[in-house]
Amino acid sequence: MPELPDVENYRRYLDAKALHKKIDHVEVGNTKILRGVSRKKLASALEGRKLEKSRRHGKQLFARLDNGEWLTLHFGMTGYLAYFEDMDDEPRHDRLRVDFSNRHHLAFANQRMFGGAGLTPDPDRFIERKKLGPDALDIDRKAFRELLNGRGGQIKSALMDQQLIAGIGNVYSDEILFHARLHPKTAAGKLQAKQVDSLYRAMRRVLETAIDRGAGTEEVTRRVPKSWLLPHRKDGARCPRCAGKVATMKAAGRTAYYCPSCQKQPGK
DNA sequence: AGTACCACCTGACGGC
DNA sequence: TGCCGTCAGGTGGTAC
Repeated sequence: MPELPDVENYRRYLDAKALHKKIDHVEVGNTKILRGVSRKKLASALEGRKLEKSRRHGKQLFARLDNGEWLTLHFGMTGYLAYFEDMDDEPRHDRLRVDFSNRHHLAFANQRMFGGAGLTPDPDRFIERKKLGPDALDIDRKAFRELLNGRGGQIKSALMDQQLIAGIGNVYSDEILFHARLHPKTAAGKLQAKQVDSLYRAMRRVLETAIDRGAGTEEVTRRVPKSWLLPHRKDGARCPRCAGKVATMKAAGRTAYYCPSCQKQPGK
């Protein structure tokens, strides 16, 4: 479920562990994760080079090689990074392993293989080609208002639409809507200015706090503030605000968790 | 421009 | 114990 906060922490992890180290060898564990490159092409692009900087846009991670080319990583539902030395510590679902000359390894693990790895000469063009919207943390309040202005459909769909705003998925859209006290099916284009502003504030606060509390690790559920919905995404859970029962519904083709008494649908 | 549905993929879980 | 259906959800495709 890597969304913007998780991917941001993977980016920082990559920065801390894997930059400026010579790559000796690349092992593609499963070619299904390759996006537009062959095993051979990816290996020859990386081998002998170093990663020298990283960049994130929405859920997409990029790492630049010292020849200017960029590695692209998308985590799908089940992806994460692991840096390790002892091969006994290799993750079970390692799909792409980078071996450094310092005898350490960086694994791109991906159980369900919805993610992918590839190469691009230019992240900006990659973003353009995928028609990704602005990164959810890059956008200011005014631009956010403009995006929602005239938008049809449900607010949850809008938040999760990567071509509108990049980075938010099912889990964090629920969290943001919970904080803004909006029902997932509220009409996106009919929000009052005050509601759009509180949604914007909730979006920023949720994403930044999630990064801060270790999104992308197992501990995040325990480390998130007590007022959050995140630890209560299960059957029969209680709303941390009103102690009412958390409910689920299908919205935007996903299972949305929400509190029916804190998040009322207008007109119902 | 929306929605609805399917496919991809693996593993966990519940029912029987 | 084991078999089977269902579900999880990011993306991308198609049909309406």
